[in-house]
Amino acid sequence: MRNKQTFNYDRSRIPLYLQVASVMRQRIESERWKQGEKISTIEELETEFGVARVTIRQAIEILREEGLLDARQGRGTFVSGRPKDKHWFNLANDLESVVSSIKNNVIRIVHIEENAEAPSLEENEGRPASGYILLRSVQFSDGEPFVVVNLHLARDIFVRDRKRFTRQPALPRILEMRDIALAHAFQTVTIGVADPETSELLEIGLGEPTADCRLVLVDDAGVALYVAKYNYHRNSFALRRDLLPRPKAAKAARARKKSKSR
Amino acid sequence: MRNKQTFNYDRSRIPLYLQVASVMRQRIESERWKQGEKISTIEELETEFGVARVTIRQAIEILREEGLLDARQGRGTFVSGRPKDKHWFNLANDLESVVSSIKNNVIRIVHIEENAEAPSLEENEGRPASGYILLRSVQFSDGEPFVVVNLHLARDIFVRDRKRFTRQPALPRILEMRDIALAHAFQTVTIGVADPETSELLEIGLGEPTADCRLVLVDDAGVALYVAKYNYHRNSFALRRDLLPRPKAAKAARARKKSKSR
DNA sequence: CTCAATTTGTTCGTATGTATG
DNA sequence: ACATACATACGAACAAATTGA
Repeated sequence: MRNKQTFNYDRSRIPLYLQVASVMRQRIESERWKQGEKISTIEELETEFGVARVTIRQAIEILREEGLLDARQGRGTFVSGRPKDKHWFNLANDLESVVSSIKNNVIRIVHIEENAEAPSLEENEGRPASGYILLRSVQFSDGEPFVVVNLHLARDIFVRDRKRFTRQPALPRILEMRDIALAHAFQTVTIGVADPETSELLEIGLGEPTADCRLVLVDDAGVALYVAKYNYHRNSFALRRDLLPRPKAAKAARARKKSKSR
Repeated sequence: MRNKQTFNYDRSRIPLYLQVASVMRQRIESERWKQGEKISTIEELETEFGVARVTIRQAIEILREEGLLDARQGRGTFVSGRPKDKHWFNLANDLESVVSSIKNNVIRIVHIEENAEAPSLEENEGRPASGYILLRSVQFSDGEPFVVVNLHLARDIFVRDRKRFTRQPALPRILEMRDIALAHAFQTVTIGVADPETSELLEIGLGEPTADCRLVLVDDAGVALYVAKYNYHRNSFALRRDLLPRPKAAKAARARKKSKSR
């Protein structure tokens, strides 16, 4: 008979103690295990995760090194901290706020390719420009890298302000160009994994998850001027919004007359 | 001298051959290694990744099992497929489409708690209802589980249609209640990891990344009626939208007169 | 103060997985 | 394919610190 764990282990191949540590870290992060609180005993965790004592201890050891847990012989194991403050990058919900939030970011260009291959475009993402520049940059917050950007920028846009495009985020500069009329700004968010380059730049492990955000700007002539892939550090990514737009206000008001309970 | 690889390995602790496999998979997925093409020889890969021959072979073996690579003695290794099509679940951009997309989903309730603890609410997420029901369910697509939902539902809502709330997605049913006026539908998307329960239900490894989506419905009296956490399988999650709303059309039209190049 | 229960710390033996050359 | 070294995981036994009866 195979127990639950061999089962889980079969599924992921990643060392068990890392998997366990990962879950426990999340519990601290989400405050399911609160600051200063005593967590379950090793034996309870053994049962819950269905792994050996030593494996739980290895996981605890990792979190201890990260300063999240503090184990005391005879007393128990306590939460001694939370994962270092994540400076959430709040993925904005419209272009204006995307722009204002990144305008003053510290960026470091790590690669420029003057005659880059055209990026591949989806069905409805417009047609390619006549030539592209490839810019790879890293953006920092509090000295920590939090996103790697791979940008294909239409060459004729790039040459209009070489200097600035190689020093500051491109988006604000493009929006400043009054003669450019954007028809669409397609954004797609998925979960990806760090390739060697990204892992190097974001200072995370190869294969660790990232939030991958693709942004394609299409002008009114149907040309994809700006095709970028943002690889966010998993911890500095969040997206918040209210799905209820104004129109609902009418409905709300209408209903308010009828019932006012709860 | 430590090479690039030892460096990454130190950072991630995940077995080397998995890291290598992860990178090679990415190359196939991104078509850097195209379908049917012969990839580099093992010796070249050895050098590139700075690992032993056997380690490369282990990585190739994994991708072979996934049907992505085909190694032939004396000839070389060839790309024989792309990662299996992910049936993206397209996270909708407004409540109406969220509802219509899930209305007919197959769900399986795995847990009901009639007297649940109140969910913790953020600053602006309203005040708690007088009582909550906790419903945990799994939703399937093509027989594959793709999302686990933990829902705290206000008890007075639940009792109005016990039957349906325990069989079908709650959201459509709530929107049908004409006497309920929603003021907000707050959504937050982050990247999380699978805990034992979620990993079991989604059939993924413990600690694997998930897209965590929190949805809070607040009525016009400021009560949080519906507080849910959706844990999506990483491969069935995507969020697409156009950041340019109608208003921009005016600007586009204005600019169109001026320039029409590119 | 002592004792027992609880809880973490340590060690052994064994089996299998990972990585090198 | 082989020899070697080290890491991962299990189960079990025992040691050491803490707590409260």
